[in-house]
Order: sequence, then structure tokens, then C-alpha cells
Amino acid sequence: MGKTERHNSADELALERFLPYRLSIVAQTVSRALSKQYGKRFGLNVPQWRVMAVLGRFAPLSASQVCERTVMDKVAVSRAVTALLQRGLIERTTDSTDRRRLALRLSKPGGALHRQIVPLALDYERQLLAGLSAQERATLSAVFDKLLRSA
Amino acid sequence: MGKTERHNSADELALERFLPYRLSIVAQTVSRALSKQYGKRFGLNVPQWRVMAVLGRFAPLSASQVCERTVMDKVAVSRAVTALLQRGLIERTTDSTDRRRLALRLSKPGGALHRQIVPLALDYERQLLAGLSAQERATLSAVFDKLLRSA
DNA sequence: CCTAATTAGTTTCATATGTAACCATTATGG
DNA sequence: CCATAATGGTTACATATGAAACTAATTAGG
Repeated sequence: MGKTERHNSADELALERFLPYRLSIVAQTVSRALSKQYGKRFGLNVPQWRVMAVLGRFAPLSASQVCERTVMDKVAVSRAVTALLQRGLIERTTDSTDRRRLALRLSKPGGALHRQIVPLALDYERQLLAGLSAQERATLSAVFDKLLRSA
Repeated sequence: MGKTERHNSADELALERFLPYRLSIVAQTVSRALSKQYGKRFGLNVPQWRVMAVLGRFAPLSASQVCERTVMDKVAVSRAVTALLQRGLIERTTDSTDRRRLALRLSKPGGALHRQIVPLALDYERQLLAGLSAQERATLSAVFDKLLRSA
């Protein structure tokens, strides 16, 4: 008769246990800690760092391809690209077959900076993962995929 | 001799597998989907919703206590409180013993709104968790705590 | 071909967020 | 007591972000 609910009385919401809230806190904390690694030191914000990261692996890419790979909208990408161009960290050439498209790639100094940041980022990730068992890591990864699908 | 690294060549960063990035994407996706539930319909943004959520359970609270419970900084709380006061969703009285402190609680209409939102939020959470096994849920929760500590 | 619809990317404007400076009140130390 | 520090909260300014309007180039349909 008494319907026993899993959480609490089913119409009480404990923020500190609420999944979207916890996700948000963890993501924000991690993201901030990481940007301290490269933010101050290299003068990059998150969108800029993401653009450099994908260009480091997949260049040349058009801005819209960068959008897909980073899940950022085109405004964010456009702004990051503008800033990176001004600092000379990336280069842009017009696609010969489609003059709307602009091919982006890291410049020489951009590549150098990229090679500096990547190890820092990977170290930080290693540090995060260090506390987790192999099983926890696997579950986490699977759960992310599931959450993304049902969100 | 060849040092076999777990990921890829150890100095390559695959953004789509990079933990901070994935966390950020998942959190953002979930957060947006959820705010659609209450954002448009009730005219609340995330900070405002969080303030209402904690006041719904723990009122009366001072603004700084709200900060602790929501992990938001005091500026964010102050702004959310101002907006909620203007809409008459919360009330504020001055603490008699310390006139710096202002005690916050939901107003009558605020309480009514809270009772409308909470089931929606819990439903959404249930939907997210529905795809996960009990084991996955437990691991997720434990992993969040670990990540927060090492971040 | 020539117009309408699409696509790539940028700009604009309105809103959100963070840092630091700020005001008011209460606590502390000589 | 009185000056100084600490606390609670708000304001101001600078930067970040998102939605929608816009420009330029390409494609599609008649």
C-alpha cells in the first residue's frame, strides 16, 4: 500500500543528489581547474582551446567542421577563430572549389603551443582518472553515452 | 622498449574522448534539456531554480547559506534573489540579532510554483536514470565524488 | 539561365556570468 | 570605547554566450 519510493518522498528534491545538478557541478569544477592550466599561461579560453585541439589532429578543417567536432555553435567557433587568427596561432585559406569555405589549420607557432598544452591536459586527465578503477572508467564512459542519448 | 600507452600516442589528444570535454558536453546537454522543462514555462533560469530548490527544502536560509548549498557565488545568488523577490516568489526578512543577515523563504505562490516544478524535474531525472543499471548508478555517484575531490 | 532556397561564416544585440570594488553591520584587539 | 578587521550582501564593469539577422557564395528547379 505505502508506495515506497527510491529517493525520498518522491516530491522532495534534494539538490545535492539531483543528477543534473551534480553533473553541472562536477563539469564546472573540472573545467575550471583545467583552464587554469592553460588559461592564464597561454591566454586561451575554452572555445579557443577546443578549436586548437581539433585543428591539431584533423587540420585542415572548415569552421563548420570544427563546429561538428567540438559541439560548439558557429558563433562560438567564429569568435574563437577570429581571436586565434589575430594572435597568429592558426591560418586560414580559401577553399578553391567553394569560396564560402575557409580551410583552417594551426600555424607554426600555433602548432608549438599545441604541443605545449596537450601534455598538460593529458596529465590533468590522468590525475583525474588516477583515482578510478578500470571498471569505474569503463562504466563512466558508457554512462556518458547513455545520458547523452536520453538527454 | 616501445612504451605502449593506453590512449593513443600519449601526445595526441582526442577531444571526443577527453574526460573534461565529455563531462562538459554531457552536463550542458542535460542542463539545457532540463531548463526547457521549467525555463520557458515558468520563466526561471538555472540560478533562480536552484535558489527555489534549496529554499523549498531548507528555508529559512540566509543568502550565504544558499551559496553553500548551491555552490554558487554570492553575486549569482544575489541576482537570483533579487529577481525572485521582484516576482514575489520568495520573501525576505531581516534577522533580528544580526541585521546584515536576511532570512529567505518561499512565498505562498513561490511554494506553489515549487510544487509544480519538482515533479517535472524528478521525472526528467528518472528518465535519465532509466537507461542505467543499479550498478551504473552507484558507480556514477561514487565517481562524481572522486572526481570532485581530485579536481 | 535566372530566381529561390541552402550553406558558410560574420555581426549585432540582448542576456548571463565573474571579478573586484563597494556599503552596511557586526566582531575584535588594544 | 575606538580603530581595524571580518562578514553579509549589492553594485559596477568587463567579458562570455546565444539567438537571430545579415552578407556572400553555391546549389536547385523551372
